[in-house]
Amino acid sequence: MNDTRKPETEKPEPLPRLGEIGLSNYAPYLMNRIMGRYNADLRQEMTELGLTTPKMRALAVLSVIDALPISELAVYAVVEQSTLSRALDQLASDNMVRRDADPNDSRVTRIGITDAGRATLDRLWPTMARSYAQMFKGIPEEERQAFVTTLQKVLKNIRKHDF
Amino acid sequence: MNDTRKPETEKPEPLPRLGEIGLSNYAPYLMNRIMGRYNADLRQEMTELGLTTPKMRALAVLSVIDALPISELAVYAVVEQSTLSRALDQLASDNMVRRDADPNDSRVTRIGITDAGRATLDRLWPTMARSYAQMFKGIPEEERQAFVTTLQKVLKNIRKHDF
DNA sequence: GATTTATAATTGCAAATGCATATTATTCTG
DNA sequence: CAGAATAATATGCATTTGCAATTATAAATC
Repeated sequence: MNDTRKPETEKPEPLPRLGEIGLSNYAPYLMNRIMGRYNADLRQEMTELGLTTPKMRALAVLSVIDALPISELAVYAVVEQSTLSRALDQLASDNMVRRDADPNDSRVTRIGITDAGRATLDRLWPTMARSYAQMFKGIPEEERQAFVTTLQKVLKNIRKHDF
Repeated sequence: MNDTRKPETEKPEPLPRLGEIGLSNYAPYLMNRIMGRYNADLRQEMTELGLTTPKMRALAVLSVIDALPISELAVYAVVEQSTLSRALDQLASDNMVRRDADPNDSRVTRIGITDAGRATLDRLWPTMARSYAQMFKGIPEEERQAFVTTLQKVLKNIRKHDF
């Protein structure tokens, strides 16, 4: 088989440009667009609840994994550490979270979510769930599951931490 | 078959919470994590080129679709219009883009990318391509293609504009 | 065709952000 | 175990951001 007639899929050039790939075939672009809309959809409800994106993300992560050190929470929540530090100031003054000293390492502050924090997130959750449902409307469950599986692989490929 | 023992997958409650789904099964969370890393990976190179995220995104979109009105560019680039307006000030003063009056509607300013703008994006592109390749390392081409197809469906589901 | 309404882009301003640094605590090295 | 290197968090400061208001133009309505 001497196939010289179909070079399209055989890495024909050293580095195809974005213009050649096209925005709508470039996964990072699509993910950015999607997350931009998702975050915009939550914005109004968040504002009414006195939340910003960093505050919301901190609460969301803590609702799943409580008592995290700030530095780990920053990774999970995808927020700069200094930004998170200040977001936690606000959350703490609103009694949404607690700052607890780590008993083994006194450099570490572990963040705990309070009942009030959970209650606030519960009020936001229907909006998040609605936006999530809208994303996958008309997409078969099997396809959604495969999509999530690929997302997990991609995250594993590029993340810097083990979580 | 009276199966009362496995309610886990039979939508047992009206609205499962994030804690029940788990962060690593929640697609928006995974996409946020992934895009956070992707953007962080580009940051250093961008800084060296004098670019911010809004400036980079504007150039990237314009490299594919030139001469867009600012309001459309804002949607494509996923940047607030006022932020984009100021990003374009900087790009224009660096001769990366041009502001051209629309001949049919004098409210509209169309943005054109210059050779210098393309050149700057060309210098960033290898970093973008490397990060992109890293994402899909070890993932079969067929799976990547299916993933992009689902992304396109999701975007179509939630976008507010027709593009 | 004058008046109201809608759209595109810019700008003022307060708040949020991120980088670099400071502070405190821990671990490593010789 | 003293001193240096590393780590976790907080903070000072300049820049960036986003909302709201402004300006300018176009479209719709009466």
